[in-house]
Amino acid sequence: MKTTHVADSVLQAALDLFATQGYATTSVQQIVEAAGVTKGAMYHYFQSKDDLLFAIYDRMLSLQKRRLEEIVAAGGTTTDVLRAVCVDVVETSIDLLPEGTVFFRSMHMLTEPRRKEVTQRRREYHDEFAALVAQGQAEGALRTDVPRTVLIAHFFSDVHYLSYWYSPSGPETKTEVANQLTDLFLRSITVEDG
Amino acid sequence: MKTTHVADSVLQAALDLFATQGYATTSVQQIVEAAGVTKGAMYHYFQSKDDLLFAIYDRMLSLQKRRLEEIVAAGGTTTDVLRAVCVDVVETSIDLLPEGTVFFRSMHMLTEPRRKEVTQRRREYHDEFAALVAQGQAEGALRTDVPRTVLIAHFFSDVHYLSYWYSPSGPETKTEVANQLTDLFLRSITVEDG
DNA sequence: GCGCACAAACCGACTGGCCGGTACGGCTGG
DNA sequence: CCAGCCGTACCGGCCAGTCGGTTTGTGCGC
Repeated sequence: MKTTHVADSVLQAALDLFATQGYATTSVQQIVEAAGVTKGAMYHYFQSKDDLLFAIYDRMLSLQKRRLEEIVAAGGTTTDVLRAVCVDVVETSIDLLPEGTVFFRSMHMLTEPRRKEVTQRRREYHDEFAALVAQGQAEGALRTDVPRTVLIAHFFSDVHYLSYWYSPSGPETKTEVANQLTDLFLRSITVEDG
Repeated sequence: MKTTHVADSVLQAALDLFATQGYATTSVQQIVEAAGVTKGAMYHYFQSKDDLLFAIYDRMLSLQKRRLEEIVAAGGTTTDVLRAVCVDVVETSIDLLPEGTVFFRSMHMLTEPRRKEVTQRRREYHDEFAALVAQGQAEGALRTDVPRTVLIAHFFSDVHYLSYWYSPSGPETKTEVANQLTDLFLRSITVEDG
């Protein structure tokens, strides 16, 4: 238990500093000082600074993948599942706002094999989401006059942008924003009534 | 004439390298080599590496501000102006895709006063855009059941995300994408008919 | 045309500092 | 007493920025 405490506090400090200062401008010394440990302790649990960064990505990707699969497994009509997925990913992204900041800003700082892995896992998520949209289109519920790529980018952009404008101390709660953004998205991609 | 050529080629090389490798991982030496000049020449035209980065921001902000004002000055109904602004900013952002990549990824690398200035100028742009949306709401054309902040973030997110997915060599032309995204956005924020 | 003076443009070796990573010694709980 | 855990001093490399010097351009008197 105590052993993981060191690793955990280092990871937490790294996340905070990467999110506020950026990866490149944060030194390992700063991280261990913020975590209240020493370099020796840190390098006992992590092989490199890059490991710290990747751990952030790994945690986020695992969580989102798991949640997506849980929701899909729960079943329901395509639009209901799609709505649930959208709301959930926005809420999760708000819970992981600092992770999101680091995620999109520091992807290019990962070493080559790791960046490849992150890209690969993102693609899997993307494809699963795309399958939902495709199904909705096949059922005639979603419009087909706009390329699916554009429809999907249109949604992911909202998630992506959250860390640039949303503040937990602002007027909107995460649930409100999640529902509002989902509503805007679904309204734009649903076929017109009557 | 020859004098500006050095500055221009340095800026172009810096833009390319910052966009592909990131600001922190690009050395001044790399930039000047790519530009085919020497460090001495570069430091004759720029005071610091930070200057190169800021020049990219300055150019982008100036261009977008100018275009926004031209379109607003041209006049028309609120929704027409809003549509024109949206299409234009997407098209412009596609023309400046590398700049966009650097813009959102490296903002935190700017020195404090410059980051302040960039934030300030972005805020001005944001406010002008918000005024258009507010006017549309006052005229009853745009929905008011979602906070204006969310509506606006919903649009800016698309612009922001372009550099992460759009490729000029892909199937969609910039004009198509601009119209498609604008259409999705306006559809989601317009009050329902009938 | 032609030397001349002077400034602007440019060169590139060098430096001072920082930073990721390591070597190694000591501590401590089982 | 040993094996994992951690502290600390240090190293090698890199990199932004500098600085004395050289070249190139330019106006001017003659």
